[in-house]
Amino acid sequence: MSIIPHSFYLQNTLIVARELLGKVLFRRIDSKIFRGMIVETEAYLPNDPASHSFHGRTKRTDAMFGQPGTLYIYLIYGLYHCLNIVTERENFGAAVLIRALEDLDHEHDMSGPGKICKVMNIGMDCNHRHIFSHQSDIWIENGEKVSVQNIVQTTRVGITKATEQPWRFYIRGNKSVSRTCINFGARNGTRTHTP
DNA sequence: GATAAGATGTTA
DNA sequence: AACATCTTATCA
Repeated sequence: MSIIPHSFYLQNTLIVARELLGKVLFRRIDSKIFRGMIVETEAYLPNDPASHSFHGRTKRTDAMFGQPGTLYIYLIYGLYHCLNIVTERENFGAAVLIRALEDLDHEHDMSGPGKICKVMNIGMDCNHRHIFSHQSDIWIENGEKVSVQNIVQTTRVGITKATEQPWRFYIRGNKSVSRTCINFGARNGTRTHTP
């Protein structure tokens, strides 16, 4: 496997969100290495009321305006952390939220953004760090190519502001896609009930 | 299986 | 007061 180059994250945010599916997030903690295949993502853009960057660069969202490949970490509901990767050009204010991983070692449940950060011990100390260096203790490598017919594109999760956009991507049928997806759209892309 | 409530800290 | 969530409890 090879590490994803810096230039990958310079692309359009929706392209990055879609193409991150199937790639593998690595995290080293002491001598232990976690490996999780990305199975669900969401895109956040600067002119989107649901995006943290909507109100401009603040102390909280500073990392979201960093160079592409920067990590943006935030605390959600006072309890969990969420991991984002900055996209497009520096100072733009876009990012991809990593929503779910399939643990390639089958030891942990990372079927949700809060669960990923809990299992992989990703906290505010990772904010502003970069995802494109192999020397780091967090990086992404190429994984399996996901064919177009196995990618579902639909609305995001937990958004209460604005008109919601179909900016969530996940791998059809994957068992590690977050539970919220099951409740509002099903893992296979067909609704199980009306919300 | 589904649905509701509660936990918790920062600032949307 | 709201929030890019998760776990537990209580139905069925």
